[in-house]
Amino acid sequence: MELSKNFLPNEVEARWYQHWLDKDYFSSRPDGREPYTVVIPPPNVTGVLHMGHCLNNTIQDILVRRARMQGKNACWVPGTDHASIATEAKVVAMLRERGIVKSSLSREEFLEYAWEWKEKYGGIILQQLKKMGCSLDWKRTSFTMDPDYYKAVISIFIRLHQEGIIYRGLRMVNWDPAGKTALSDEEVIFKEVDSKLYYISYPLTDNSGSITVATTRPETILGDVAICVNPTDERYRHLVGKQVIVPLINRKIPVIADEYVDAGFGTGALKITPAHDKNDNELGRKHNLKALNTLDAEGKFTAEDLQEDHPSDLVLSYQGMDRFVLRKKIVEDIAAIDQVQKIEDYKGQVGTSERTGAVIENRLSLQWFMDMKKLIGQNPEIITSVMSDTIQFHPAKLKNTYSYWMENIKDWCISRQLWWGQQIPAYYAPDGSFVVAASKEEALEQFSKQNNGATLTLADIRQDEDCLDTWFSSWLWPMEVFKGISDPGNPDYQYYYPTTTLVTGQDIIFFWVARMIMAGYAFKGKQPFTDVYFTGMVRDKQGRKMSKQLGNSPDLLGLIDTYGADATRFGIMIASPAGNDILFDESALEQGRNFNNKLWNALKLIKMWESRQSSANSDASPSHHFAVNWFGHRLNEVKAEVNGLMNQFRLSEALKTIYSLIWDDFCSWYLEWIKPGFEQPIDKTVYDTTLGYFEELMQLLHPFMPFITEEIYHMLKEQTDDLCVKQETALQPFDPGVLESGELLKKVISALRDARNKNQLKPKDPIKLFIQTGADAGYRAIENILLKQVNAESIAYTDATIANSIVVAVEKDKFFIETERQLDAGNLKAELLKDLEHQQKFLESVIKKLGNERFVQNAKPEVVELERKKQSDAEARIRTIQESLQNLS
RNA sequence: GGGAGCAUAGCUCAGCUGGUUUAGAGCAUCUGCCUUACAAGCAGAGGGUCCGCGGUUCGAACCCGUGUGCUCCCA
Repeated sequence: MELSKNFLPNEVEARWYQHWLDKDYFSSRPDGREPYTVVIPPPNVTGVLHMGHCLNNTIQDILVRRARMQGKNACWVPGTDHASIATEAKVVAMLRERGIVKSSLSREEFLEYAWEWKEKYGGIILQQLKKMGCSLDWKRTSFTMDPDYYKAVISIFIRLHQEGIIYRGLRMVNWDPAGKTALSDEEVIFKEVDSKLYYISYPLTDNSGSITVATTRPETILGDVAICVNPTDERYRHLVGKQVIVPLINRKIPVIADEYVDAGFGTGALKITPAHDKNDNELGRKHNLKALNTLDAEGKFTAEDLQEDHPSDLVLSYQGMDRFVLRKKIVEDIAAIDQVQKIEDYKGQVGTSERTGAVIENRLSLQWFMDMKKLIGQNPEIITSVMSDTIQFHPAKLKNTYSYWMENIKDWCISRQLWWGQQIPAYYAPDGSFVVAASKEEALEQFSKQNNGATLTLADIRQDEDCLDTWFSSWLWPMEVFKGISDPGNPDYQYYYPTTTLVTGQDIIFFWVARMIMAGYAFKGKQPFTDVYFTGMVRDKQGRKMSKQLGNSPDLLGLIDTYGADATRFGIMIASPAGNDILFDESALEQGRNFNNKLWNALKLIKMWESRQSSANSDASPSHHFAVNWFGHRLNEVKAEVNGLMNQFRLSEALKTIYSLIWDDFCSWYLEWIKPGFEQPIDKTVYDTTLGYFEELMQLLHPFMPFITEEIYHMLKEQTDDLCVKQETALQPFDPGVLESGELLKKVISALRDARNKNQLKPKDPIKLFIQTGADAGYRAIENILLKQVNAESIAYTDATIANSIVVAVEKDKFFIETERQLDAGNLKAELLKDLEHQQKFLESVIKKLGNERFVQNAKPEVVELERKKQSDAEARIRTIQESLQNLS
């Protein structure tokens, strides 16, 4: 069969993926083997495949395929995450396009649309993973809102509430006025923005002057309840205890002192607005101040809390005004009464919503919280397991980050003002009292048990409108994909949990990894996984984050079409050590594609030999025997090396090692060494062995580049199995002596080629080679290789220097190149002198070291011995160079 | 403001327990080759103040201190 000039990935990839599916290779069932379990970090249902997923899932596939080939029962569970905020935003946008406003729908109607959206778009990303070759067990595809999963989340909520870990409380939360929802600290992105610092004076009630306050948020002035200064601040000490008047609303508020205030910022006087600032809220509580709310859920002004102040018509006219419009308006109105002293430009940090981009408000709100300190206190393994490597982080440096966060942890706000998600199982009676229960019926039962007077009916109670933070469902992922919460006795869960390895981005170490560890210990008393491999962020060539705004995210499916999935996997893996950001450069994919072609061409070469084998009885030449023997040992050496690297999760290095084994050792050296002359037959034993080597190389590479390796494996010969499930054989020992002799041969060839080049000998210029060596038997065995590789027409052995030749020294042996071409003696001499100087300098440094008594006394004997060898080697080389120089003149 | 990490060839990175000759690899560059698997290739070469300074040590890219620059996390 005629093979194409280059490898054509597209058809090959589709064909093999279908074949693997048809054979059901990726499905896993519990059996007697050791399980290797990986759960996919569930992508958002709103997502499409991007470079981060590509990196992440390639790594998982490499680990899973390797485990499968090592005889483990590999199970990689796919699935998606309902992503309440992102999905709800998408659904709301879809409805808007259809002319439907969310508020006109009931919860049930809205959820119907949401499910419709999810069914249509939610699986796209999983389909894309197939193109990458991911060997996921598709029958196990899970979703964080599956009915059992939903129940599991609710049952965990109820349990934690009973244990007093979940509570309801009025707290300052990060409020997203666009999404009308509370956000966790982790969902707030701080950005540097240009704003203004407004200096506003507050007159003292005793007419003795005023205090000037610097604020970036004049729109909250109407909610001010105090002015605070640092107690050590001489400028204000006499004013503490007096009262000032809030502009426009004319409220009398006290001047108080607290060390929190930074005397160096602004004027050193801080206005306190407990309803709209976290720090102010804490100060307010400390000093028993009221919190007056002046902004509603949408960030618009409301005078509801200001009734006691009998607001003026001006203030009432602000009603419903957006906070940013209000800011300008209030400054104008205060300026009108001459209380704005100055306005400065100011660069400040502003929190924005990760999802909607809106500027975050601090807002007092009734929310559900989790007492994290209590949960960790009850399960100290959450921290110790990571610190003592029961759960191993790769790279280990992230352990510090983890423990620091754990030790400074804050309560987790788990409620979201959204519909798409698990609805909080709290039920309220008309009097505002509530119970937490699995259903309305159970809630009613609990109410009647509480026996609080009135007899309630189902119609009287209503469920909490809010739903739970998505991370409150995904922290159960490693357990609940096997129904470990909803059906803990089932055999899958017993077999697959705890899972083996988790691969995820280090940006979600707190959102997700830490919380899965908490859930694992809190609900099962077990770690959720053994190893966590953290990937860095994929950035562009210039090191910028990939973002929609910059338009620097490559079209991944386009790349796969252009270069092939194998090349894409290669490109993203070749320079991505664990935990480091990777700078994505399309040239790495080119390198992957070129590697494909290299493999393909090696296949073509070997296929040419298929019909040209000599009889089975013929003896392989000594040269061929040398090559075959050497590569066998080299292969075993590299297999052991790769195994070590893989066990340490150094995947990028493992790939580099395999790449170099194939390209350099196999193609550039081995195949050239055994290649028969033009139209000559190849020895059958050599051919068969080479075929076997190629198969082993494909097997070694398969986890990284599954498609081309499977294709070549089947092209080499008729196979009875597939590489995808071919089991690795045990590591074989290798002989360092054989490897050394191979390295020596490479060195000799390179040195002779270099000498040819330096003397401007063209590849076709014939040379005669003379070898001066104490061990000619070794060279006689490989004469054929040497002749061919340096384009020599003859090889002879000599005891004496050959006049008028180029001299090359490699280790203990000398090589004389005799050629008919006129040699440039001056050039040769200059080269030799340069080398001589170099060697002499080196020798000096070694002698100096050995002359240092303290070195000889203190250093380990083998180190001293090594230095002595360096000395004798350098001396020998200097002698050779000097002889060569004499030879020239 | 608090904390963590990083700094090695033009670029991306190895360098593990301080001593493996004068610090390695891939990509890029340069030179020579269309040699019958492969020019998306072959052969070869050049390229380094291991961020600066100080210290420990017989010996430092590696350990300690300090300065600088960058990145990330938390506020």
